[in-house]
Amino acid sequence: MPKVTREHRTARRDQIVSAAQRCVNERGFHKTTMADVIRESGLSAGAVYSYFKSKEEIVSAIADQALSTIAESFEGILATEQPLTPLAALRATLEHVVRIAEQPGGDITRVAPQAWAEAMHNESSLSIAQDKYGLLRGHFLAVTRRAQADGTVDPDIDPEYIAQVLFGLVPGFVLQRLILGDVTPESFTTGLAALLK
Amino acid sequence: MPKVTREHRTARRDQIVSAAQRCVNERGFHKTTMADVIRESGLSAGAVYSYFKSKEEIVSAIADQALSTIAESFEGILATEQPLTPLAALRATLEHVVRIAEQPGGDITRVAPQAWAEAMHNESSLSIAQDKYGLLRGHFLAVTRRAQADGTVDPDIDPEYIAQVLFGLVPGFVLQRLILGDVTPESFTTGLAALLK
Amino acid sequence: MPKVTREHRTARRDQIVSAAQRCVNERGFHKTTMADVIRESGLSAGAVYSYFKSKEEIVSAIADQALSTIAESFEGILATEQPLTPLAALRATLEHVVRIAEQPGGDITRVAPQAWAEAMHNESSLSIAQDKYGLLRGHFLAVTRRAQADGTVDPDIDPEYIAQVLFGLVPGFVLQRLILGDVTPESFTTGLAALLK
Amino acid sequence: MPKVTREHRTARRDQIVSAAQRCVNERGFHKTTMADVIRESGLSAGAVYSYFKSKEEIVSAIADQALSTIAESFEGILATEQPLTPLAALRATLEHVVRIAEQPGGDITRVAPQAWAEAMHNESSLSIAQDKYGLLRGHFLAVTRRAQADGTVDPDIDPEYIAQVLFGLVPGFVLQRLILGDVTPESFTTGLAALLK
DNA sequence: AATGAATGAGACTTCATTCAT
DNA sequence: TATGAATGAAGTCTCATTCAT
Repeated sequence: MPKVTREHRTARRDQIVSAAQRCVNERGFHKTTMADVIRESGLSAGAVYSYFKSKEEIVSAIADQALSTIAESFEGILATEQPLTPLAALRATLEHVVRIAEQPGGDITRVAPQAWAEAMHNESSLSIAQDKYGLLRGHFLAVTRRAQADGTVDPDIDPEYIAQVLFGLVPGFVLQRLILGDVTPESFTTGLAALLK
Repeated sequence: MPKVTREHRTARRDQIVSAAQRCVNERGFHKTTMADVIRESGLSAGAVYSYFKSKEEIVSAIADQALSTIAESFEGILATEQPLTPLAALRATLEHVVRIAEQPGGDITRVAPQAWAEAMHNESSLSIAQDKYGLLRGHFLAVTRRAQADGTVDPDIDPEYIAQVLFGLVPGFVLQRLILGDVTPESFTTGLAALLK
Repeated sequence: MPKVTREHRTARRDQIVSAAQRCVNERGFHKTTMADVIRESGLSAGAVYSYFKSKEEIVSAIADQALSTIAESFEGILATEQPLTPLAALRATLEHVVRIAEQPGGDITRVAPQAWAEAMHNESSLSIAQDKYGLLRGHFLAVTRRAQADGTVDPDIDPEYIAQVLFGLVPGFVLQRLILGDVTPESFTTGLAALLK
Repeated sequence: MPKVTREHRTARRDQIVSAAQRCVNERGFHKTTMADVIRESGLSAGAVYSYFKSKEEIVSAIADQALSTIAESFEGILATEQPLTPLAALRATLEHVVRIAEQPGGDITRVAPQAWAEAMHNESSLSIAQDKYGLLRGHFLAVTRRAQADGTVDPDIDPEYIAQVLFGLVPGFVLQRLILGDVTPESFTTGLAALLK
């Protein structure tokens, strides 16, 4: 019986966050009004506010979800394709990015730049971003260490530095895809491989 | 007399954009109100509105300026340090980024994620971003072509792909620096060099 | 069985009014929300609404109870200490006021000014106030008449006028105690006695 | 030129406070909405909010004005009718109360109970009430001291106590007039005189 | 009878923009 | 031409009340 309530709450929260995400995808965080979210969610104002204390809390929840998606995907990647070269890990990640971007219902990756912007002036969004990106970079770090153990990568270099680069390529890819629109996991990893000589 | 007026207009516009940029750095695009900009610029509401038709125009001007800074720097880089390896070009760019970020008056690079976010839902910001980033990537493309001519880089790979990667590393660095705060041009290029074997 | 139900209803109503009174004491009539009352009463929203048709009805019940307290006390005063001089009646009343004000659970007299304010714009609260205060003033009138019969007070003056003054001193005392905080039954009656020469 | 602005500001503030007072007289503090005040003042929402930061600030301004009126009147009373017996001072005060209550535009004294209620749960209103009522009671204290010097009043009694009683009769009169509606300065002072033997 | 999630009207407040002076 | 007071649409959020379960 408490379980029903708990599940119900979670379902409702998801319903609201999804609705909000749809709005944000179309209009952006700040042009999305609570009226939009309320209408889109199919709930009443009061109901929405009983699940989230403020618009800001909804925004955080969206940012959280958006930033989580990529990091979470990594679990699958690491589990299924071990041992992974750094380049392969990056490629798998970018392919995952494209896969979720192309899901029906709108390109969710468009929310990412807004979450980044939010993090610049919103403590709670910054924390979320730090957590999620710390996690994701940690995954690249693990891959790097394994590669160093393998001898695939120079073991004398601080693996953190290498993880910084690998991780950094992800937003570099996402942003370029959203703004210039002409990058693919293929082109990107090919370019990187070429640089690697 | 027309010249004086022209210069005067330009000076005033700069005065307003600078004021607005200071506000945006502190509060973000959307929490910055016209009242903030008006106060910070030391002008009157009427005066500000005689130079910019709307808040959106000011936002675009800031985004323009913020996104220009890095691309513009490239002219100097290409001019003074030729011939440049791709890695050296990237390093020079990142060092330039850090230099402007550390200028007194606040880290201007904090505006970049906001400009990216804006581009997601604002045609004119998107155009600006496409132009500026097209330009910047073009510079990396030039560097790449030269390196391919040199034989430093595999000439069989589409240089666009390589430029995508080099360019992509810039926002990857900026964002990581702003959110996780632990990357330096040194660490980043060291990491990349290590990957390059 | 009907009696049990009746008692049960009364107990529940009291439970709600007490809870509401605690809230009102802390926050005032208008900042007290039904959610506060519901939480404080330990009942459900539906339960509360089955005992009171509206918030206004609860407010009236509190006002009623608050204004009744003093008037009711008079019964005891008149019964036990006859014959009473007007000054002694006033003193006994003020002492009663202080006694209930100092009861644990918060100073109930703080509700009085709110009931007065409510009476200014709420017919039903006005009626209650008129009833209760008519009653209280009536008690002072009775005391006055007895004093006039005794010869203690000038019998040629309309006793209503004297009752007006005696009664008027009660809110004058309560308000002064709540706002300026430095009156006591002792100081007040001493002052009045001095005026009486 | 600054003077014009200053006067203009004051005039606008008065315009708003007067409008708000008319609303509060009709509907009470809490049923008065900002929309009411805005409509009644003939200004726009933005204009009203440029003179007062919040509804609460307007409420305080009304309370301030309402509580000031009586205390201020005293200056005139003390100046014109010296030396005053305590009874005469009280009578002059009550007559002043009735005079302002009967001014066209609604009985302003109806605001007093609301200001008292507000003071129970609003620090700033409490301060105002303490100030204004401290002042008024101070006037009664001065009158008392003079009477004690004259020998009209027993000089051995703490004049503060007597001032408490004289002052207390004012809200006692106001409230009774508003709720029971049958007191006059005549009846009240006659009653008090009779008590005084 | 009891519950408490849901409702939705309406409250307060902000802020981009205009225009009389 | 410059000013800054004024505008008012629109935004966020609250809360008395209801009703399906």
